Amino acid sequence: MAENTGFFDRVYEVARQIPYGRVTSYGAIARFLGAAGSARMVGWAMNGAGKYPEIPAHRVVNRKGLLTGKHHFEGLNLMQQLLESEGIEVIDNQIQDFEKHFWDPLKELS
DNA sequence: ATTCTGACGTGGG
DNA sequence: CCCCACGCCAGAA
Repeated sequence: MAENTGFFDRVYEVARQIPYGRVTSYGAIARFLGAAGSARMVGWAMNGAGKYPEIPAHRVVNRKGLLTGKHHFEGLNLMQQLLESEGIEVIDNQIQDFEKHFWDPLKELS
C-alpha cells in the first residue's frame, strides 16, 4: 500500500501540524520521528516541502532559533517576514524568545 | 557502484 | 557563549 514509511512524508505531516505563531527545530522533528541525529534529513526533506504550500517551512529553524533556511525562500527576508507576520520577532536571522515560541512535537503531539 | 553535499545536532576544548 | 570536528543518512551527479 501507500509507502507511509517515507521519511519525507512523515516530516511533511509533522511540519504541517505546527500551529500558527509557533516554531520548532529540525532536531525536534527528527527525534519525534525516531531519527534523532538525522536532523539533516529533516531539512533535506523540507526541500521537497516546497511542493506543499500547506507546509510552513518558515516555522522550522535550527536548534538555535536561527533562520538557517531563509536562504531557500524567495527573496532575502521572506522567511523573516513570514515569522514576524505571525508575531514572532526576528532580529538578524535570530528568533527572539525562541524558547517561548518553541513548539515541540514530542511534547505537544506526544 | 562511488563520491559529495547538505534547511543539523552533539560533544569536547 | 564561541569554535572545531564528527556523525547522520538520503538524494543528486
